[in-house]
Amino acid sequence: MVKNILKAKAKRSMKTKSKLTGSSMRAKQITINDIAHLASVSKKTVSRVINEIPTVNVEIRDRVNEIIKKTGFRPNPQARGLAFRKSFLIAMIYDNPNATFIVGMQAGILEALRGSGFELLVHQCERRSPRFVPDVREFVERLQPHGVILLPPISENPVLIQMLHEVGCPHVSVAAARIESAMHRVVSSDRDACAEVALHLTELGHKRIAIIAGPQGHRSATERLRGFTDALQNRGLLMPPELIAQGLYTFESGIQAAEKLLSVYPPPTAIFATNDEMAAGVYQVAHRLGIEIPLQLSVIGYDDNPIASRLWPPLTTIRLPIPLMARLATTPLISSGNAHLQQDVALVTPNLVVRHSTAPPSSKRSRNIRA
Amino acid sequence: MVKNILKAKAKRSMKTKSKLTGSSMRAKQITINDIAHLASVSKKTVSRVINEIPTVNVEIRDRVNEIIKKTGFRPNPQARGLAFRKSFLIAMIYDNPNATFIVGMQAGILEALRGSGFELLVHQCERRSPRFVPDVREFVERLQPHGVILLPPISENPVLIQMLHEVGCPHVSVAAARIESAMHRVVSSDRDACAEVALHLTELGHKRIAIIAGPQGHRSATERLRGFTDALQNRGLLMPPELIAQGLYTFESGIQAAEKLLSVYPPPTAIFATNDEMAAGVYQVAHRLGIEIPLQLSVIGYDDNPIASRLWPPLTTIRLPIPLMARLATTPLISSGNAHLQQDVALVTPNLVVRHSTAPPSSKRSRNIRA
DNA sequence: ATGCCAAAAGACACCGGTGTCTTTTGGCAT
DNA sequence: ATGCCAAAAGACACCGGTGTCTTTTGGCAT
Repeated sequence: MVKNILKAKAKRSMKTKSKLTGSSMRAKQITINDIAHLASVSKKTVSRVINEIPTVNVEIRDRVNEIIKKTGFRPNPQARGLAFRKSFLIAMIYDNPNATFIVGMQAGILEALRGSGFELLVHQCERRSPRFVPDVREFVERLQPHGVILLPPISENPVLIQMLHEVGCPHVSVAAARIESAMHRVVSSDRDACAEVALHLTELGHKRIAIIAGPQGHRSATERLRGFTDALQNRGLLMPPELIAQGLYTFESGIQAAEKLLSVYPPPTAIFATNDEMAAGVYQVAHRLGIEIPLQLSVIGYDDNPIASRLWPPLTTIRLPIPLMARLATTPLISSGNAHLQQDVALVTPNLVVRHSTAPPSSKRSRNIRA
Repeated sequence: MVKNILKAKAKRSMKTKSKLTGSSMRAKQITINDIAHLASVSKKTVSRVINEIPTVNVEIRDRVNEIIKKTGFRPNPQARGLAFRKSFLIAMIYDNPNATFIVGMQAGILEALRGSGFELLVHQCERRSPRFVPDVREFVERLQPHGVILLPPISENPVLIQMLHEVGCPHVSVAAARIESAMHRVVSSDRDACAEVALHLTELGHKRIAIIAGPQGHRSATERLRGFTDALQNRGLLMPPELIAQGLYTFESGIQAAEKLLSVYPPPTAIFATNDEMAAGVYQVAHRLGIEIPLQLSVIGYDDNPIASRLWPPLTTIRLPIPLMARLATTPLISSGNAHLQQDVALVTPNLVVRHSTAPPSSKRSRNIRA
């Protein structure tokens, strides 16, 4: 009798197949009821086996497990989600041009999710669009993910975070600063990292140091600028305003900023570009002007984008511990119980990666630069 | 009476909230039954309104829609999926170090998915792992996505594709060649693009041209090598074996290949690196050896990775129409009806982007290189 | 043999939607 | 007034799981 059920199912499946394009048709799904019939137990007992509830007779457990394995049964995720009132979905929401960062975070989140039963949904948005927050809201309400991870810079947006609170969606902000309103945060101490940059340059003997800051409104931009200038000040170096250029974290803005900075007199002997894209812009301008890095100009970037090590000379930069950040961002969202409801902050330290774009300032450089 | 139901619900919601951490608790979900009560119609009628079934009285339709809007009701995706026997999930599966390509495809797929009701799941895998295919199988069986998009090089794996057929999962292969076994394919004519590269170099007057090929087993590698050598042959140029180097699409392998190629005598006047990472390796070696690009050596890459335009001089390369490829990959999976069951092939043409890394060969270069 | 009780298993309702079949509604010809 | 019929709406089962409460099982003390 049990066998007949399976046969009937197989037949139906065949019929469906032949009606359509054959091999490409999805086979009839095996359900918990089929397993229950085959094992001659109730579906509830199968459910217990699936969820590893201990109050199941070992013999029955083994029998059910064997049938599950033999039939290749997988619980339907929709049904499971519906019954559990839980979506088993984590979403990563971003609006960020830095592909390396996105893919790195994505890989790390997937790694942290492995075996947890959760899956990763991605959602790209446009923070400059007037429909930015409503669009994300629509996404969150429609998908009802179990939690969302916000990448910078949208992770800093108070309106977005407020909306997530309103719709009751757990979230974690990955940012360069403690975003107070966010439920959970992973914060990288960009400020400390930039102090390290200042230290490195002053120890090499640089006195006239320029910085290309990030776009206004980005917390990472203010943190990096602040960390750098404060550290210089602690060492008795004041940053003259003409050596502070405004950038947009883009290659082109790096070029413009570099052109501006290298035309002041006396020119800086070192430039700290607050991301690698802008540092690449500095390289470009230096090449055009015939300025040799690091002999005539030291350059430091931020991110350890692949570009950094491809440039010539390889760029000294700051590396974010992306896999760690990804793990820290994921954990509070999938931790069991109500632990995930407690606010938490995880701090993470970026590291200086010294390559070949920095050297002591050379006395001959002011001559050469005029050429 | 209708109002009482709502009030009761609100009360229950409040109670739940106060028991837990308050604001961070997810609010009680509004369901189709609530809407039905409020509108004094059956849930089936609400269902009809949601799904825009035309056989609904306009007055009722408007009334229901207004209540939906006012309450902010969203159909539960799990319930919807369960009832429709459809997951509304598309998965992008990849194992690829090229972050730009991944994020680009991802953005394009998300764009194509916008408004369709489908969402994007991402899954990274390791094609070298012995558990590669079983792992993907587990993923596909567990999530039961409506379709999957395979990025190269796993898009070429016949065992993987066979498995997807077995479990009945619709899929599209994005690759540099027509993968016969795949259900749908988006193929870029890398061969033609590389012929264009050959044309460009020969027209500049190069006769001694080297190539750094991609890793064995990658279809893109064989296609690019073939397209290039065939085109040279058509112009009467035979590629001597010592000018064909084996690379792995990595920066380091580009360095090694360049070292080898630049040590043969007479050295090549141009190197076609079959991706930008390897081209960056060529730049690195050229810098170390004091070889000037493009005066003494022309270099061409492939991908139009951001690196290409950041290098100095900016690298001439091939650009894949990634947004188009993403759209073409997405459409067959979400098209309605059984249209998506018909195999299809979409062809796409990459373009040569000429920048500043190529120039006519210079007679003085063989002198300089010996230095 | 009987009663008691904890462990194991099952019955049944439910999660929140859709499909299918039936019933209601109301305009029109007779 | 009555019958007919298409359009509109509803009843009910179902998708495939889990939660809760009840029933069954079987070992042990009496």
